[in-house]
Amino acid sequence: MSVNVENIPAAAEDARLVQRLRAAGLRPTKQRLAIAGLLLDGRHRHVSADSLAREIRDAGMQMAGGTVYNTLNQFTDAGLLRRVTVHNEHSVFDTNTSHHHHFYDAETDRLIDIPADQVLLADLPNAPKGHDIASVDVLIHISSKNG
Amino acid sequence: MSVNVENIPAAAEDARLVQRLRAAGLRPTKQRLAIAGLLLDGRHRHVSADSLAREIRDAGMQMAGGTVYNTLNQFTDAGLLRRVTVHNEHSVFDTNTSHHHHFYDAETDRLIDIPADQVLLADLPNAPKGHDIASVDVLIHISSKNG
DNA sequence: ATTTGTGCAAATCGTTTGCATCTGA
DNA sequence: TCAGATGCAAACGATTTGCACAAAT
Repeated sequence: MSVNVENIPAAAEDARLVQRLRAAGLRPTKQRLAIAGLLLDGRHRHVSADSLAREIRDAGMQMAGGTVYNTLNQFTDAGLLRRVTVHNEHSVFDTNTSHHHHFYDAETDRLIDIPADQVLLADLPNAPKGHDIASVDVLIHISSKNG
Repeated sequence: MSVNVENIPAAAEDARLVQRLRAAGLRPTKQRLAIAGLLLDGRHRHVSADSLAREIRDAGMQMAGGTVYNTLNQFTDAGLLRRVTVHNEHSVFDTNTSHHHHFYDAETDRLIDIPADQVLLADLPNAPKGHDIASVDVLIHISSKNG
């Protein structure tokens, strides 16, 4: 009996990612697949260019720093990731691209997702003349209780 | 009749600023007074280190770039200014230190204050275990209607 | 006189870019 | 083949820092 490639989870996952990248208009190159494998597995996570580069190295792969940045930007432009503005230190990318908000703990530089329906904006001001509201970001800063 | 220094507006303003800085625990040096004169006049404005440096030069004064940064940070630590996180390009400082939110127009990199009472957060999630909500920032991105 | 701040330049940090080389279609 | 990617290093822009000098108390 021959082995069907489709039955090998890793290969199946790979094929899925190839399609996902193609659908996003991105050529499925080795390094894009590597990053997609780490980030686009359905889990919701937050990464920085730096933390991702570390993760890639820890996985035994190697990639130029610039490529990590470029790939994150391409994924973001393609809508596969969302850039979250938290502070000015470094960019944070969110694998959860749906509408939601965040808790931010400055002590640990950690972000926690808040489903959009848990934050009810009862009253919003009108956008200034000639402008529309494009998006609303709510960032809730938290600190440990005996802070 | 002798001239009373207190009657000269500029001098009176200067005296007020000297006290303001002292109260904040900052020595009233020439350059801190210069920046305080520009920023702490009661008007609500948003400046970046760069725009402030330009403003200082345009006023005929001169100041080392590092001093502008250091002073903005000192003022912020002292509570005279508030740092607003809008994006990762550069820091924005707000002379309005009271609780409020912002519109942000990426096209012009302009911030507009929204009084706190115009944004009603009807429902907020509880902070994660062991944590308290420190502050809530609402940033509303706007774009021109014929975007 | 002492402490604190400033000026300036160099250093740092995150990120982007240019260009020769390589790779996927 | 050939457009499009990668690797690397240099370039960059914002911000911080180290140290000799100057000003505030």
